[in-house]
Amino acid sequence: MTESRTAPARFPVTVDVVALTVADDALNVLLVTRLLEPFRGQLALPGGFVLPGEDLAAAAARELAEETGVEHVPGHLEQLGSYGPRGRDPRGDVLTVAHLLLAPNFPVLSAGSDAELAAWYPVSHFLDGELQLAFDHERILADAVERAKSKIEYSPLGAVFCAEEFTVAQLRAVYEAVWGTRLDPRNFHRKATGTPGFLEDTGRTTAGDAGRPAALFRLAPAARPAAGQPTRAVLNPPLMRPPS
Amino acid sequence: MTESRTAPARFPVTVDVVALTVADDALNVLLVTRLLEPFRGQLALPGGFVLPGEDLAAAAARELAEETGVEHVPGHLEQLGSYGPRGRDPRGDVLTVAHLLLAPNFPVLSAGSDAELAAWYPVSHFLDGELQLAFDHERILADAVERAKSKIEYSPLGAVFCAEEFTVAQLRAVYEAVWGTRLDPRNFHRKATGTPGFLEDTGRTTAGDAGRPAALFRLAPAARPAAGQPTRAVLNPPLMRPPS
DNA sequence: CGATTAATTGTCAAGGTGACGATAAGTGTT
DNA sequence: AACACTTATCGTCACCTTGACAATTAATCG
Repeated sequence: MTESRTAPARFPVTVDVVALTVADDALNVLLVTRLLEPFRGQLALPGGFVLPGEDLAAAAARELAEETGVEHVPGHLEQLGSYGPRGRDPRGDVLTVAHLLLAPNFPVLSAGSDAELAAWYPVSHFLDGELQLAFDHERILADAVERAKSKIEYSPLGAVFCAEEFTVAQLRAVYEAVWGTRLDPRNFHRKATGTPGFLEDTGRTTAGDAGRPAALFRLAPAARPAAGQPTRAVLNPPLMRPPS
Repeated sequence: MTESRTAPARFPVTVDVVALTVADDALNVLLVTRLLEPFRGQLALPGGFVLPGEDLAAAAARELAEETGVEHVPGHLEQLGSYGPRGRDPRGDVLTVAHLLLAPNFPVLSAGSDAELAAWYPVSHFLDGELQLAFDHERILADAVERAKSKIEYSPLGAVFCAEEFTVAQLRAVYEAVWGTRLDPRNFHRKATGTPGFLEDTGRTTAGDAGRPAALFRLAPAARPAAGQPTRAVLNPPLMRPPS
């Protein structure tokens, strides 16, 4: 670290959160409608300024809670990367540390915050340029989706998109939504249930749906996201995504 | 992004660089000896404050050039992650954006900077706790090494540790040093030369060493790190590192 | 020139993957 | 109750990759 004799420059620092979930067989992202300038009326990632004495992950969790009206947001939160500080906010240089949340489809209180309306939107609209986002949030979203795609390949985190207990078919639907591909149910079943340390059979099954009841699984203890732990890769060899 | 009516907090922002190279069959990191408080006399990662109007990558490259005395530092630079702002600098909250440089073993002008002495050190001393680093740089170094280990698995970036042209054995030595394992020369040769889009035969060979001359390769055009491009993964399936 | 060293090419069994057939076990229909 | 229908799960098989290791090639060394 080089010292400087003059006082170091200071930057406004924000955290933004790309919260992803799977709903209706599609990857969705949590967005807020901006009620203030700049980009008033446009959609943006939830986020806000880091407060003095606050760490990055804490700030991300706080903003998420504030803007969704959900006290304890479920899922897996990790840092994505930093952007800026130049040329991303018309008001001036702002550094933002983007975060990624992979979560089950929890409901947001759109009537919650007084500043913004939060809701889930399919990511496809924004990745193909059909709809626009405020700031440089389209780029951040693209990076986040790419990270999510590769993350579920070698980590057990695909399961955090599901409820506590889930069927192999539900897990497969997650992979299909995130990767945007179809997977062979039989081969996926073999791989998912055959990977040691990934899934744990609860012994119970679904009921009421059409077709044969499906066994219910949960994440194996070794694969469960422990606070602070980097969620060891247990999918080795990884669940390979078919070549696009 | 949530607005706040009051002016947002501002933080000092630094960039730190974990520059890794392979020398003497070991992974080495570029460190500077601090000549000023805090942590005076201790080893630290090169880095410094981001200047107004400067982007993160530019700041990292500038600090690297300043502290090594090398105008155009070779290798592949990418962002690693952000740390802080709390509890990492005794002078107060400082946010740092760590970067990772994977580079061939270039010489540093230790007589260069007037503020610090830069030199290469084997990473093993710091990962096993034998030697200490200033600030939270041990943690950053550990994260960087982990990133490097996985990066060379599925990307062609192992080659950036080598010179422009290199032999398969030299590339294998890189993998062995970074992963800390031994690899079978025959299987490694098959995989490295057999992966489409990875290596390109120059047609020339080494001479003068003991043993049969080795063919000289360079990175294939498709695998070469283009400025701005995220260096597409071409190792598919990846070069698998043996289970530790 | 033979011994040594290192690079490169082969061989082979074991295990993983993709494609796809066959069963199993429910629900809905007649 | 028998049937069609749907979804889950198990099985099969050819192909490919990997890890272990033998054999060959082509230099240097003494």
